[in-house]
Amino acid sequence: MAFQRSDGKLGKRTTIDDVAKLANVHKGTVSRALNSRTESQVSQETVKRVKRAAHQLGYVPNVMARSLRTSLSMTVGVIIPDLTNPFFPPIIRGIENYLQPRGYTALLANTDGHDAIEVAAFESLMERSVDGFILATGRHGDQEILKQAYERNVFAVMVNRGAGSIPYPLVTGNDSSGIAAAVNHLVELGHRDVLHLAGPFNLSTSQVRADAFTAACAAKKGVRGRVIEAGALSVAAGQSAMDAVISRQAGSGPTAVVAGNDLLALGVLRSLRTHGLNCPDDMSVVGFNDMPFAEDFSPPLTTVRVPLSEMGAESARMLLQNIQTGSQEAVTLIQPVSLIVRSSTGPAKR
Amino acid sequence: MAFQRSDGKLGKRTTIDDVAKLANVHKGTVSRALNSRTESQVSQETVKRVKRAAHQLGYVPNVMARSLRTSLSMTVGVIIPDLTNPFFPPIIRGIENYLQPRGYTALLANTDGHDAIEVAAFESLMERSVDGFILATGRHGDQEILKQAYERNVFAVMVNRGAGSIPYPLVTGNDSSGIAAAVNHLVELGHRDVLHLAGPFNLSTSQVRADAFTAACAAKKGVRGRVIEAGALSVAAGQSAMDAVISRQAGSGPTAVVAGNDLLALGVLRSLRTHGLNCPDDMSVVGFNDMPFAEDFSPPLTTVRVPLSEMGAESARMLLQNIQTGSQEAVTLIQPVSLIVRSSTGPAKR
DNA sequence: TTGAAAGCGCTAACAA
DNA sequence: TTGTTAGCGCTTTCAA
Repeated sequence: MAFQRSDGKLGKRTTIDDVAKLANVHKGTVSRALNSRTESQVSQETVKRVKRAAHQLGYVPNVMARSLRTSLSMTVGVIIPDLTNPFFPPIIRGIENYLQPRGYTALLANTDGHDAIEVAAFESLMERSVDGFILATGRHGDQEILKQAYERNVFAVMVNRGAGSIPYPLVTGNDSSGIAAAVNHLVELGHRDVLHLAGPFNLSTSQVRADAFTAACAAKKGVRGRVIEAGALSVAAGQSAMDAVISRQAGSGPTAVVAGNDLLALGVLRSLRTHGLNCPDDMSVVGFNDMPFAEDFSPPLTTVRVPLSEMGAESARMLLQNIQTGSQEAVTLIQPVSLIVRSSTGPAKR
Repeated sequence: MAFQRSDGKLGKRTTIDDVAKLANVHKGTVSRALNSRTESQVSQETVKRVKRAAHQLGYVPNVMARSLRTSLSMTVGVIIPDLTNPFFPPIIRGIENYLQPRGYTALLANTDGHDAIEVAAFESLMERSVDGFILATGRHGDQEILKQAYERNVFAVMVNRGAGSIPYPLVTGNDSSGIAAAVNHLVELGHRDVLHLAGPFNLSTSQVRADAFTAACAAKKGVRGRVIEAGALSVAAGQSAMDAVISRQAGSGPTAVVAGNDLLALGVLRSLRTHGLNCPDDMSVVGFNDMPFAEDFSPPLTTVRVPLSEMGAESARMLLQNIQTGSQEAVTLIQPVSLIVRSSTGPAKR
């Protein structure tokens, strides 16, 4: 048994047989008595006796053995790029809050956005017989891994970004309405030249948000909307992209930036600081996601709040449902978003 | 098999027997050939044949079955208060970075600081036969759970906060040197009246840091060091504690605050903002931990950097080592810390 | 309502 | 070097 010391001080973990012996029944009966689904097949008196014996011995069922028998590990693999990106913890908590009361456990894996690591993580979780996957990988298009998973009839739900042509379900926030709200807010503040600092276009969400941005600007008379693409969804990429914008057009150029996400917005904020520009006086900035502590940035960030925890819970719900029914459809669940106005946006000066 | 659809479209997952059949050997040989530790017991030719067969069939070993047989789950339970507290993700990544290449997987559980949830998480992880625990719970003193775990000979390593009188190993940052560096920095800036906003004193680290603060102030001539206790290690608690300080002593009082951690510091920052006070002009603030994005706060936070990822990796290393040797000693590993000076500290005005 | 027995997939002790 | 065999602890038919 796992916790037995090498000095052999302790005995083995108590098994279902020990309980059976103490309760004077067969282990099969113990199994039935201790399982809520089969409890009704056992006489009430026996159930009571078995439970007392189990408690007395401190019996803890061995999930491994059960899983081996039932072919259900009661685990879910969760693959994300990077846990230290504050976007993900709320999603994961949402997932676990849904899974835990239902007896499931999440197995987490970080990929840092690398193909090879992602494949390795997938394989490693497959070895552990996870019953399905929740994928919040930052990857684009038709990843090989998704194709393989789908062909092997692996259950999976995507979060935030879709699976391209692979028909896996998707839970995501309402990108277009969020971007539209950001643009409207800026236009109301008098901004007429707005820049969208988009994430890499090979990410489906970046594309959707950029299109929504262009559409929202086009719908407003006299508003110029430009789009540039950042190299990654990171603070560093946001900063260097903004550096380039500032050095290209000193004085003229946009008076407001809608960033593809909060990390990019943070990079913009840093870039403004290093150039001695004030936010929002010289430049208004809007983020996306409302990640934790966005309200404590310098200045507090106006951003689009996405219900991350709910998205996580929803993805877990869909996955468990699909596992149970044995079916999988490419439905897309779109969660409503809302604009949170803080201090990084203000009236246009020009 | 887990991924088989209920419509029965797919066959069962390939087992070691399938590989044995294809390679024309016994499954025992396959097991030996595929396990690096026993590979040498098999002829090179056979190993090659087995591996080819395994690859051809897409064979994935069943970790459950292996664990059941070996009584080693190759998993580690990690219990933390809250994943969305940015203090923890770097620790967890450090843990996983150490575990993964060694074939171990971390099972994560959040307690939100609740006793009952902590016990439930512990039990749930015990059911999953984790080989040991890494505990970064925010709990104090001699928790019942720790006593139980120790009596059951469960392997565990504490991170950040110790286990009280229970002799579990501990990996932590150098609290006193960090606090001393913060105080010295403030004194050099001319501050002579400094406040320490400590975390709850029932946390061992809070106590250590408060004592270090008092000692550091006493070592400086003409420096007054006061300590107050926050109700929790949270932004809200920091804010309300600072609110109280400000309303009590308008005009006089401390010119600098050393907070028990970054979250408390953040609360102080918010409190200052709501009172129309400028940081650092009216009040300098120092945090502790250098959590992600501390540099993006309003203003960027001067804080003590703790090597969180390294601490995580170190705790994982100790745990695996203890599991392997079957021994457990109450050693304490203290990681060096460093002061990161940003914009939340400046010269004293008074 | 309960007992008996088989077997999930794997490893390891023992034989050959 | 390889095969044989016996379980790890559990669930679940089938019988009684």
